[in-house]
Amino acid sequence: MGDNKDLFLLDGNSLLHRAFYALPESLETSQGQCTNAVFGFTKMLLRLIEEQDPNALAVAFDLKGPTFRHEEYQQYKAQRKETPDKLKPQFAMVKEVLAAFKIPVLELEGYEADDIIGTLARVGEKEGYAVTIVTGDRDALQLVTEQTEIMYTKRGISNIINYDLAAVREEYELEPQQLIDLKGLMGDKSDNIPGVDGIGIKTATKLLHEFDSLEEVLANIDQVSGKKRKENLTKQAEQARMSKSLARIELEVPLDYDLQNFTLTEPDQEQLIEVLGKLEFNSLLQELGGYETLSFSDQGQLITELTEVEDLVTKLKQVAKFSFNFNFSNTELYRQEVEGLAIACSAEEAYYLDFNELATTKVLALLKECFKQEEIAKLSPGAKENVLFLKESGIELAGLSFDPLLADYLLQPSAKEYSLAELVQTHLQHELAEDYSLVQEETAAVRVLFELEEILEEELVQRDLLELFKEMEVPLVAILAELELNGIMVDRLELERLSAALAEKLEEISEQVYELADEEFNLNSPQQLGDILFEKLGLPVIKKTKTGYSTSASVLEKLKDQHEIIPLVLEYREYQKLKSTYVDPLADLINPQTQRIHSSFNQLVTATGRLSSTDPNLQNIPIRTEAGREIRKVFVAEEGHQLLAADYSQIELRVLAHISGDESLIQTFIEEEDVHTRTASEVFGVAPAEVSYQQRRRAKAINFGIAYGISPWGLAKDIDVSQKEAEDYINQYFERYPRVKDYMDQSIEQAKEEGYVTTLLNRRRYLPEIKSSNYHRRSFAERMAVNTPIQGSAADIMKLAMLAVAEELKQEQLQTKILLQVHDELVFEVPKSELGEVEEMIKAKMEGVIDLATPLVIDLKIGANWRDMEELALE
DNA sequence: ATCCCCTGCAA
DNA sequence: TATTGCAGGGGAT
Repeated sequence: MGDNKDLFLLDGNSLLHRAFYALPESLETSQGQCTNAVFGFTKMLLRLIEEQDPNALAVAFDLKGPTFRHEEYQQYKAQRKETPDKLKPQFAMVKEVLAAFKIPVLELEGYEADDIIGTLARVGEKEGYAVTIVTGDRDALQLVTEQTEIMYTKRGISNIINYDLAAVREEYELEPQQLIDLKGLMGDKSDNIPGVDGIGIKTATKLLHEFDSLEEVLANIDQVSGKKRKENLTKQAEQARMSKSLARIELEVPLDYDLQNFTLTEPDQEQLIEVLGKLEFNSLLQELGGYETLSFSDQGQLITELTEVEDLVTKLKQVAKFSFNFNFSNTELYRQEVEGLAIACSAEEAYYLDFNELATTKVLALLKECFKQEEIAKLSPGAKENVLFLKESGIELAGLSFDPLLADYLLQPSAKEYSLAELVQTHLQHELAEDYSLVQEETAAVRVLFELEEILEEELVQRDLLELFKEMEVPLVAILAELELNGIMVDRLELERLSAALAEKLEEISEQVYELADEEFNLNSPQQLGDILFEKLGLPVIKKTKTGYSTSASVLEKLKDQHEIIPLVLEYREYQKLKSTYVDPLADLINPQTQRIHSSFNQLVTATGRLSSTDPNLQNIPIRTEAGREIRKVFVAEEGHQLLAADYSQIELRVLAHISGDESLIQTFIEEEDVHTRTASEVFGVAPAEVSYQQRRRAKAINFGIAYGISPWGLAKDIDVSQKEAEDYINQYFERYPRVKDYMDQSIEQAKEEGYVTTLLNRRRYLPEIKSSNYHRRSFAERMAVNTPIQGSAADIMKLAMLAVAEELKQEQLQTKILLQVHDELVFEVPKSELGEVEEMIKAKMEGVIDLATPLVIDLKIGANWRDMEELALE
């Protein structure tokens, strides 16, 4: 006694269940095997070992089949739902993990994990251990003693509460053993233990305070207050005794374990790597440093002499392909500092060209021919940055054939991020270690590409994604690099004027607001604003957020007439948004040399295949309000040029018409009718000419809603009608466009059966949660199943258009530049001399890029800046 | 510093 | 409790 030995006993069943419900079922291996519970459990186990450093640890499990409790009471746990199908196989997995950790697994026929744990806890106490029981089951609290405490996972698996003797006494006002009596009296719904009718926790606790134990209560029923209660206790005395007996954790399970064998030792490293690898727990593997290190030593050769570069060039001209990657240091805004270049001719032969020793321009001059030669295939990780740097250096890379990150994006479009290190881990089972020398590190990154190309392209072939990869995504890299390099010119003076004007207005409005509020506060703080509006001014609360009152525009809109402060706040919000999100940040991103802004267009972000834009995001520049639209004035065409905007008219609805095959919808577009008016006419049953403004507006919302996987609730909120009314509209819509309804059902069905949905060009999105038992998650996945083929196909079409237009511009040696892509719109900068030719070419190329059941129509606009643009009528 | 929440901008 | 994104400011840690 008294020495510091700790014994940890884990309730495997309880913890695995907890983990299962706490983590998304979408946590699965690439084979679709759900691993969320194992992951959660393993993570918790690791944390436990690290933080608590126990001497001994074991995990107990229930076995299938009846226990001694069932013999006593057939209904025991009878109402328990069956273990979910996705959880069942995870028990075997977790046992493999435990085996690798050399942690004993305890099970015994006829007993629950609780009983095994209880018995061993007592044995441990006798042998002088401080015992800790880890479980998500409160029943275990009856086991608490001076020497035994419980770690209870309150919610999920990370929120843990420790119960020692004092904590149990405080919470229940009872001794731990009395918790058994408590259950005898009050029962337990979750285990189907009956207890005594009419006795809940309050009464049970009171009775136990008075009589100490169930037996004493029953022996003194005459002293219990309340006639009905007496009656129930008398009648159900036997049931109470049985309940108590069921609730008692067995402490004398016949076990022949020797606690000596529970001593925690080093895991079986090899087995652990295998198991965690199989489960694809890469982050855990990394934490454990479980990967062997590739023997990269003296495979990468450092080059510091120009003569060596010349030799390399000779070599490169003879190979069929090579991989390369620049080593960028600080990714400064306008200036990419480049430290070196790694090049590999094969997985075994790689070089690092150190630009601190070599003149960058000289090296590039030597390599230029190799980079430009189409016949030599190039592999590059994060190719866009590399292509962009070469472009800046005046070299047009040709023959780009593989980027591992891009391949991974098509294979796992919903991943959070893509990294070479991660790919190397999963597919090559090696660590791209960071503790190498710079040369080895950089060369390793290009050496691995050859093997990754083979593995990932095989995967792409199997999923019918290779063509999309080779013909679309890889060629698009160069175009995106071009967009970024081109940038768009910004009128800095105009920007400063805007900023000053907004500042002045904000100042003015905020003063009025403070006046009305009779105090100064931070108008940018929703919290403070909420206090002022709903407490100080007593305005009615429309909606609450998790943290307080909602002050969103939709709420304020409803309060507009209630207090003159509201319109001012709305106005303030609008200007503040414009100034802080658009005007001021834009100024910082102008390249002072060129007066242009060079946004990043990211190809690896969206789950649907769209592009995204950052630094700044040029895909969400305001347009809907007059004040917002002002911002567009600062984006201008260079001297002697015009901006040309080409946008696909109603592309998503045309795509929907095509993939659903709905005749009526197709006809709308063939006849080039106004689609919203037509929908209004169908849904509201009036002639197209009779459609009112409001009806068209509502129909527009319905059309949008359809593409998003509409719900009555969402539509109702959007157009501010009752949910019932929205439901009627939707039903009417489906009546009129039955094939659209069929499409939605089929898409969801496909996701359920195949696990994914596809776009026109075969892009995939996996939707594992479509089978989730959680209503919200399942519904969400269903809406994605409806929306992704629509949004994704439109994205495919736009990418095709970019390729076609860029190709033609190059072919015809036109000076017109592509500047921006905004999902359904491309913005070009056109020399005035090229205008006529380019307008026609762009319209034709974009409209003719794919053949659908509906025509594709491009609207063209032209102007000196992005705000003042005029429709162009070609024909 | 970093993260989460609320808000709001676009297609 | 409508799809896909990016980003600012406030505020807690």
